[in-house]
Amino acid sequence: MPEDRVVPDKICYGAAISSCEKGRQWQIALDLLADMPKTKLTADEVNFSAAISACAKVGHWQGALGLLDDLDSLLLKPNEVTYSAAISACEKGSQWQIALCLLRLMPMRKVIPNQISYGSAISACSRGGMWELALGILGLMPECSVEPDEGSFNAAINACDKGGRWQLALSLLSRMVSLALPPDEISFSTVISSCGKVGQWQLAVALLSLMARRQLQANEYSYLAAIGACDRSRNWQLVLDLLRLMLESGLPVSSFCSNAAIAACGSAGRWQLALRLLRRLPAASLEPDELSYNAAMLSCQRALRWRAALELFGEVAVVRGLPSEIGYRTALMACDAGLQFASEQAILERTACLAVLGLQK
DNA sequence: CTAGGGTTAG
Repeated sequence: MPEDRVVPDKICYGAAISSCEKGRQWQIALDLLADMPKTKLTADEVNFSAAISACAKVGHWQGALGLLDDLDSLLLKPNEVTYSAAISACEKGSQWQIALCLLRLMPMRKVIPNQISYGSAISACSRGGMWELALGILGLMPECSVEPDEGSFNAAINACDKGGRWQLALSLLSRMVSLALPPDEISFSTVISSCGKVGQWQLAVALLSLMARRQLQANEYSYLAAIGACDRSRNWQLVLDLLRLMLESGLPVSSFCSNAAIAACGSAGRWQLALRLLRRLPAASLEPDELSYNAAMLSCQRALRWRAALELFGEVAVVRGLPSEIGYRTALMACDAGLQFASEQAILERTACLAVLGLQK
């Protein structure tokens, strides 16, 4: 830009730093921030907040804390956005204790935490498996004159989900209704997922249909959660029904959902059905990805159809490029099934897989 | 120009 005699201002730098965030280039974001004085520009709190976000994106919490310190030495005053971004950096970096310290620090620095600051702190607890703390913070918000919004509740529901407390997740959902804070697609999808994890597939499916009655369009996430619930209860017929329902409601079936459906067929021992689904993906204008193949391969492996699994394994390289480590591991397990039949091919393939994985024996 | 809430295999 200087060559064109257009001098970048703070906002240009802010935009550039923000692009670094999107491209996960925190180092370049910090370099840009450090370069500002060279062009006689003084970085402001917005530039710093953008740089903290760039660190947050990749979980680089130390970088975010360093920038908070830099703000202090420059006598710049961080605002609620700055702190929320730093709390989020701690969340992504799995540092819930530090996230909570920052939340407590805010009032001491005369910055009033808002819904987003609390939401980020709740998420930090969620990632750290501290669901009780997450609920505690949610409960604390009204006392601090901040009314929880959908985001706060959804973060808390997520904490319950991660902590395996599906009943609590469900009760938060009904609390939202009673508070006239209508649960949205995220609230429902997360609760459906937590019901599914404990085998409550009937409840999961009931919640999915409740969404429609509440004028909410079930989306990819909702269906994926419901398919997962059916997978765990080995209800492959219902999985197929759900896929059909998705198509009928005009939702594009995502690769997440179709791959989960292939996996569900495999869990239920229906390996041929899994293969059929894999083969039918193109007809639904879906390109099978490596996960589709891995799910299908695993289905075959579980049914001890090692030859079918190895055929798929061979296809992956041709269709999708080299298999990933998990692809090799799945193939390896399939070979082990083949060893029971003392198959020459299984032994050879097994040795090849071991070599690629860098394992001996 | 900056901040929170959700996705598949083993």
